[in-house]
Amino acid sequence: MQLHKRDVVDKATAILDSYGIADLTMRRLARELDVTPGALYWHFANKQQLLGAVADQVLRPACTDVSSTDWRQRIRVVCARLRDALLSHTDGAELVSASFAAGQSRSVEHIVTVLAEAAAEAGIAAERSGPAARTIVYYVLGATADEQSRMQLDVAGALPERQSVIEPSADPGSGFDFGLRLLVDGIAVQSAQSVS
Amino acid sequence: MQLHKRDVVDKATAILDSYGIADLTMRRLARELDVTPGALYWHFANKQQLLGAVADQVLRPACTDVSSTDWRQRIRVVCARLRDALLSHTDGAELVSASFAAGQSRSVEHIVTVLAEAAAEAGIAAERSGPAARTIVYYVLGATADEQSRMQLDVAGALPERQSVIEPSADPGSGFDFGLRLLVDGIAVQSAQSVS
DNA sequence: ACCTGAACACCGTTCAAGT
DNA sequence: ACCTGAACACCGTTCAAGT
Repeated sequence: MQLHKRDVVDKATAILDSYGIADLTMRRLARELDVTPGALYWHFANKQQLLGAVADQVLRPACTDVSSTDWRQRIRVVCARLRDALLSHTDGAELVSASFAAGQSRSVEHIVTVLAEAAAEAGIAAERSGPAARTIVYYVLGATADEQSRMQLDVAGALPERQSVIEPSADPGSGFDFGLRLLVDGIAVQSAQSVS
Repeated sequence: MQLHKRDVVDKATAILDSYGIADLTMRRLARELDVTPGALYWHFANKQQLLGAVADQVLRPACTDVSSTDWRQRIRVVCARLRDALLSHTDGAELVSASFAAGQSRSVEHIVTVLAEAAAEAGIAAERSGPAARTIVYYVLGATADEQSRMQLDVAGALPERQSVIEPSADPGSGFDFGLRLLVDGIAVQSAQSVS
């Protein structure tokens, strides 16, 4: 039967989840789809574009409409969803960061737009809402990539003995929320200044 | 004559500056040093460790002592220096991001420490000063990597025609300062709350 | 239109053996 | 101690040729 883009992206996501981004190669993907590597290049211009499609698949659950009247809450919900989506796949944060940097993920761009609208509604000047939105995304991607790589080293048993009883070693989710609060508060301050 | 770590790191930096991170391979580095690839593995455990050493070299100018009594100013100076150091080398931000993620750069860790001290002095609770510092670093690395990749696409002539006269297309430095201001203001708000 | 075969030009890493 | 030679097990991408 014919090879479709969806099959390719699905299989790529499966390899990602089971073996991580280092094993997500064009050759391996082709092998598991029982085609020749060259076949993939009929459907995708290059590896970056294919990874972009995988990133968009990963981010699908983070792209559902957010209906909250409060801009602070809207930022928090979108970022929590984004983080959840990234943590749901092995090396998810790394994959999406790379695709975002390469400009190959339409979904991240969508999320940036949503955040920019929230920033605008908060009172950030129009020409600053984009930078504010990107600042948030840099943070979420950086923090989540860091958290995820530590998690994965941890289950691999490569991290120094954590005293799991004595020192509960700070729930990473609360560290994430704190960093995000910094940004939300900063946006509130900037808006207050441009109003006055 | 003998091969020393310094020679290796210097040549690696030269390749980085001239051809970018994609061409900074162990084999090419060895070739330009007139040695066999295997020779590099006598001096470095693996490629990640070597890249970490290059990252530390890149960050040297950003690690000089900052003597400013004001914590806001100290954060601004350190981040400006960090950004300058990254922009001074082709793909500098990408290199340092990767080394930071892999935990292979002592210099970034040092910068995180300096930022954490500034946050503590601002009045952030001790257990939050680390997360606050890392939030800043995620931002600087993300924003600078983005800026740098756009710059490099630009000189390569791959970007859509910028109307260089009509729309001066927002000085990237000011976008950077704005994002940083968000974080500094957020830190000020958090400290004010923990005092009250 | 869609895919194979086969090649091109590479990678990082290891390790016995040499000096 | 420091490095070579040679191998192992791979990469991404292209493209004439087949169906």
